[in-house]
Amino acid sequence: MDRTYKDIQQITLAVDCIIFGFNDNRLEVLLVHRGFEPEKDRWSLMGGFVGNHENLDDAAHRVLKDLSGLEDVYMEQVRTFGKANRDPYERVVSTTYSALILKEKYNKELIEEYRAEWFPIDELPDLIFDHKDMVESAIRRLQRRVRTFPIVFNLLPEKFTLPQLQKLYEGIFQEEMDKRNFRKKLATMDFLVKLNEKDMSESKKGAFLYRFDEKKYNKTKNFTI
Amino acid sequence: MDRTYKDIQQITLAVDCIIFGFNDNRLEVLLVHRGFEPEKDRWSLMGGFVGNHENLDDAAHRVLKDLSGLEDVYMEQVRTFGKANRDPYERVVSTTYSALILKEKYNKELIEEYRAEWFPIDELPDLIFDHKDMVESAIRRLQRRVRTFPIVFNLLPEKFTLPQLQKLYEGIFQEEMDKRNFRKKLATMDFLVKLNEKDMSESKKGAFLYRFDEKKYNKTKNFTI
DNA sequence: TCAAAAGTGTTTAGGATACACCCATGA
DNA sequence: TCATGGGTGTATCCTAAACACTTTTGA
Repeated sequence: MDRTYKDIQQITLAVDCIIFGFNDNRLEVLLVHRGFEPEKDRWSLMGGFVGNHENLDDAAHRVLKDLSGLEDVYMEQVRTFGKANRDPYERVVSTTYSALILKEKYNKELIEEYRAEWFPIDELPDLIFDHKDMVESAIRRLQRRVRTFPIVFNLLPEKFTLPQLQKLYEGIFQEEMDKRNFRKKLATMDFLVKLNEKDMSESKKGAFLYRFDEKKYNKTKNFTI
Repeated sequence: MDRTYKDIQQITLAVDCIIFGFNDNRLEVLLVHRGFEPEKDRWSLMGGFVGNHENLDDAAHRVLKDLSGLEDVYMEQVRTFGKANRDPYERVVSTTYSALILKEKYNKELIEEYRAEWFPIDELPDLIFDHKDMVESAIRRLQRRVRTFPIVFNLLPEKFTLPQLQKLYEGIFQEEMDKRNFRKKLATMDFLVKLNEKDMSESKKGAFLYRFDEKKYNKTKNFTI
């Protein structure tokens, strides 16, 4: 391997987080409002630089914790954006991570400090640099992943209803699904445990609550939507 | 975004290439033999550092060209490996790219210079650092991608036979496929053009040659294996 | 003439889709 | 009593999978 480049290399490595949440039956992304120059008063992803002795994955978790106060969050690396001029001010290569968080759990004060706000994925504001591409590639990856892995439960509380779950998938795929076919498929998955409780907050009749049983899932691991 | 880390950041950014070739009806990876310390005489992926003003994608193409002499090669970013101690000698974060090349076209002298050799993907030698993980994640990605995109034709000459094509898919999936079902599916794809020539080199009867018609593919873009 | 690879159809099973009405309840 | 959202079953289509024999020809 040629050492020439390394000795004079001046590239900064960053991570950017695409933070997804399911709020009011819509899939949303948490964006921060830049309070400093350059690009002051525009919106961007939450990001940060990677520490010299910090694992890349850990940097993403740290950045997320700084903003949300959350630890143990479900995160996946998406891809690395490395165009030489993607940031017009300095050479920064950024690896993106998508995070699935629960609106109820994050730290509201921290989020206000960063002037962060939720945006539905089909109503994104103008974003700095290539952050719009980052969000879009994270959405596409999420759409692929949720078909074969039961990761959507990271976006729902411990107990949730089937109408909620369907709305969540619809929000991710950005398309409506047939209620009966959807439930028929779920009925074949025994790791979705029906509880003897109803959620009465969204309808008069009330909807039964369910729970995702990870142990049962791990036994079979067959899942597709 | 916090600038603290950036000012003292000392991380080197590299690219590593997983170079796939289809040789003797097997899917193989091109590896280089390290002629220098550390880790002298072990095998590794072809890699290199990213230039200060070089796009990340361009760095991968440059590294591939240095080894193979090839330009205009089909390459995809796979993922970025960023564990702090993945390279025990220095802090290097590496983004991997997979390349699909044609054995007939590459520059043999260059490859000999690097003491590179082809290895079937199920008979990999011991590799330095996390290069084995890199190869495996590239294979998994390739397996997913070839199901929905007609990228395998980058691994075949302009004209190829259906038995060849099937062997290639079998090599990628590492499993045998039913000849009749395979051909039935291909028959529905009109961008696979049958020629009036036969390849007589692999059988007495000879097998008809086909050509991938990119223009026809772009009209419909429906493809799944 | 025979060995070796190329080529060719049909049947079956399972999953995906389309589709409409009753139920429970609070207001 | 009615408006609102929750819950349920069947028929059809299509794709995936299983499966065996004939053809060609050089050695």
